[in-house]
Amino acid sequence: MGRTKEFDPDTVLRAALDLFWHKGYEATSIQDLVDHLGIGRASIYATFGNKHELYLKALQRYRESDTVVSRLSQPGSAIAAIRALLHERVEEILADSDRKGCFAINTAAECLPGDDQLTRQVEAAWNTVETAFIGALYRAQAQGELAADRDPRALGGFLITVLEGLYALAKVPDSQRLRDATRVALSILD
Amino acid sequence: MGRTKEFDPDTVLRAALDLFWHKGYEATSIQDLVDHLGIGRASIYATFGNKHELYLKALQRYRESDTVVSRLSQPGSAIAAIRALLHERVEEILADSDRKGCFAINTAAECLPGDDQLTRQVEAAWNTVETAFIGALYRAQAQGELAADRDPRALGGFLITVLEGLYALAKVPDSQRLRDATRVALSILD
DNA sequence: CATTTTTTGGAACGAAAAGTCTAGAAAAGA
DNA sequence: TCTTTTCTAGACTTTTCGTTCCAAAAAATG
Repeated sequence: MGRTKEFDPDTVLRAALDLFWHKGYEATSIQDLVDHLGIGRASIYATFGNKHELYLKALQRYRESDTVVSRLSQPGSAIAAIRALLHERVEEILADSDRKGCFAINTAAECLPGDDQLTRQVEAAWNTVETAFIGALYRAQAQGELAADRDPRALGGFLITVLEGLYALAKVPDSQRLRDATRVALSILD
Repeated sequence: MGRTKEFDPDTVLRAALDLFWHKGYEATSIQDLVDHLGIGRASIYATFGNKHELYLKALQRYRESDTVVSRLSQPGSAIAAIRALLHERVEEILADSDRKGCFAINTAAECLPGDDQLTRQVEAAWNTVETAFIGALYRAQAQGELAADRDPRALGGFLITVLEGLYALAKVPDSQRLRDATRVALSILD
C-alpha cells in the first residue's frame, strides 16, 4: 500500500554519481542535484539520506560498476587482459571530453584524510583492483606467460600505481605522454 | 609613507598553502584562513585578492618550492638522481602523518576541468617535472648510464605517471605497495 | 469508491559562506 | 610633532548552503 516512487532510485543514483564525478563533493550543491536528478529535494533526502550519505552511495555505485575485476578474470591470456585493460583505459581517458578522471582519486584528493567512511571505500576500491592485478599475474605465471621468479604482488602494486597515475594525469591529458607511459609500463611484463 | 604591514606576505602565503593543501579549496573557508593565518579578513583581501586568487598564488608558491628540477639537475649520475628522488618521495609520503598528498593532484582532482587558470598551472607544473625527467634521462645517455636506443621522452612520461600515481595512492598509504611499485618502476632503468 | 500510506514540490529555516565597509591604530615623512 | 597614508580588527551585508516541514497528490489496498 502507499504511493509508489515515480523514479528508479538506481537511475537517480547513477545521475548523482555523474554530477559528483564532474563537480566534486563540496562544489556540488543540493540545488545542483535537484536540478539534474529530476526529483525534488524531499525525495532525495527520503531516498538517500543527507548529502554525505548520497555521496557515499554514489561511490559504492561507482565501485560496483567498475569492470576491472571482471576484465582481469576472463578466461584466456592474463597478460593480454592486463595489456588490453590499460590500453583501453588510456583511450577511454583520451576520449572523455568531460575529463572526469577517476572518481576514487577525485574523492581521495578532495575528501581524504578526514572522512573515515570515504577513506574505507577508497581503500577497499584500490585493494580490490590491486588484488585483481595480482590474481591475473599469478594466472599468468601458471600460464607460463610470466617468469616464475617475478613477484606478482610487487608487480600488482606497480600496475595499480601506474593506472592511478594515468587517471591523475587524465585531468590534463596529453595523448603522447599517456600512451608512452602505458607502453613503457607494460614493457615490464615482457 | 603610510603604515607598514605587520606580517610577512610570503610566510602567510605559505601558511595558506598548508591549509589549502590539507583541506582542499572548497572546504577551506575564509574564516578558516583568518583563524590560521593570524591576520584579519581585510588584510587577506588587501594582500591577496579574493579566495580564488589566493589559492592560485598558493599553487604558484607550491610550484616554486618544489625541488624536483633542482634535484634532477645536480651534477653526478642522473640515473642515481632519479632513483634517489623517487625513493625519497616515497619515504616522504610514508612519513607524512597529514597525508596531504600532492597539491597539484589535489587541485587537479577537485578543481579541474572547469577552472582555466588552475588548469594552466597544473599543466605547467607537470610539464616542468616531466621535462626535468627527460633532461635527466638525456644526461644519463650522455653519461653512458642509459642505453642510446631508449627513448627519454617516453621514459619521462612514464616516470611522471608513476610519481603522480604514488602521490595519488598517498591518501591511503600502504608502505609495501608504494615501495614495491617504486622498485619495479625503477627497474625499467636497468 | 474510500481509505491509507507514501511521495512530491516548494516554501521555510538557521547556519555559514564570501566579500565589503568603517572606525581607529600605527608608521613614515615633513 | 603633526599630518598623511596605509594597515588592522571586526561588524555587517548579501547570498547560498544543507536540511526540515507542510500541504497536496497519487498509487495501492480493502
